[in-house]
Amino acid sequence: MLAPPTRASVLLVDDHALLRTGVANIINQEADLHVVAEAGNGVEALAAYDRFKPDVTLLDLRMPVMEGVEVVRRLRERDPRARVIVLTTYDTDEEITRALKAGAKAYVLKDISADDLVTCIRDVLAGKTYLAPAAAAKLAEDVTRVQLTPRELAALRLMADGKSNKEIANELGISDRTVKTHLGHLFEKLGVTSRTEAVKVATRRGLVRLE
Amino acid sequence: MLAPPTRASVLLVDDHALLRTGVANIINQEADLHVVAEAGNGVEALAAYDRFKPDVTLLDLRMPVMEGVEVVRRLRERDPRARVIVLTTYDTDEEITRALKAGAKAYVLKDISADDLVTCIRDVLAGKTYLAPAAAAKLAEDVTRVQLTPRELAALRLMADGKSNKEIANELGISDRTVKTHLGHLFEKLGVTSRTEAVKVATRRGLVRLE
DNA sequence: AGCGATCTGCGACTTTCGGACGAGGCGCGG
DNA sequence: CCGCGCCTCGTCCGAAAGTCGCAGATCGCT
Repeated sequence: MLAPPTRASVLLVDDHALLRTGVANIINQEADLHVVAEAGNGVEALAAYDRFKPDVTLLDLRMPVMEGVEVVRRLRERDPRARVIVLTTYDTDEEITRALKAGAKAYVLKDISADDLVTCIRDVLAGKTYLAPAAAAKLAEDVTRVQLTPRELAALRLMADGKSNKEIANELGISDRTVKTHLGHLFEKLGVTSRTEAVKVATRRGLVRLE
Repeated sequence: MLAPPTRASVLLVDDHALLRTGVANIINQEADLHVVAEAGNGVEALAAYDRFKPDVTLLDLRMPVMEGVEVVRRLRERDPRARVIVLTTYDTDEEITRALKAGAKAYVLKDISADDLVTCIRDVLAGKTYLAPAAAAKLAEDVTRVQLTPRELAALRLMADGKSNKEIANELGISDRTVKTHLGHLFEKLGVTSRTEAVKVATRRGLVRLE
């Protein structure tokens, strides 16, 4: 048995220890890959990156302490050559586009097979990008999607938190009439007529996160 | 190296192929355990159970085709000795209590370590039960928790779907006055004063699922 | 500079909600 | 039998939500 001259190094970031060790097993079975470090949240991830400068980072988006997209952004900030593969459960278009805009090289879902994951890693190492079919489809939809203004988004978030128009008005420092305007425009863009409906479709699109 | 006389058989059910192979690796490294089959949804799980009669079943709750709790129920229906470990990401009290009531022997979260998971499997094989600390805490809360009536729950679900009182009334075949009564009671039980707020806490408690 | 699109803000009006009462019927266990 | 919880339906009313029209500010593009 001969040791390969160089194995590409992988940083594994996910808040589920179980998945980390599972994926680490898979990767370490490959002759040309090995996991140099694991991290359970964004802060740990940045520290581990600085220390090990991995060739590629596998990153879950939903994490405590620091959100995944933010991690992508910071990684690319401190090292523009950082190759990040987003490996997550969810495929809301918001998260996909934000991750890609932040500089992720690939977006794959956790229902991917071990073989495909390894292929994906090698692709990214070779400078390619990789999109899960579902992610690509969502992305295509997004092009035609209406953008929300900052105010609309702010009002949406507060509304989804159960706040009344008056409370939203106070927090945003505006009149409750204006809140209504923003929400009215929001409703139109989302194709709904009530706040509860709005919360539903906004959640589906990943614009807000309830739990 | 000597082969152990009998290795306990494990059925692995999760819609994420990646996690399945990862966990399978972990389990198969143990001398006294081995994975006999994997399934990606509830229907496959039932079929695999009938075929292999595994000593223990590791089951994710959130799956396509058939929901996890339903799978637990059916497994225990056809074989009351079936030992099911729920292995999931979420810990809403609703899901925990429902899974345990359906007959699950253990409830663990995916942030568990590989070692602890193996311990959990052995515990369950030995006839014990196992609760993740977070799950146990939620369960304790649940004892004091107010129960919703069927009508309240139905109204809640429709409301969370964005329906107006009038629409809910139509779908339930009752007057919109009655809907208000149900929602009024619901609000009181949830400790809220508006529908949007109600959707929020109901989602947090796992009473409704938005996406 | 001019023009238009967009974001932001506001007032008035109608509809819907939510709270505070009450009240009858049904089923179940003490 | 009699309470008790659930479901049902009602009225009144104030408050909130949602719709309409309108206007100043800003920014990009020609």
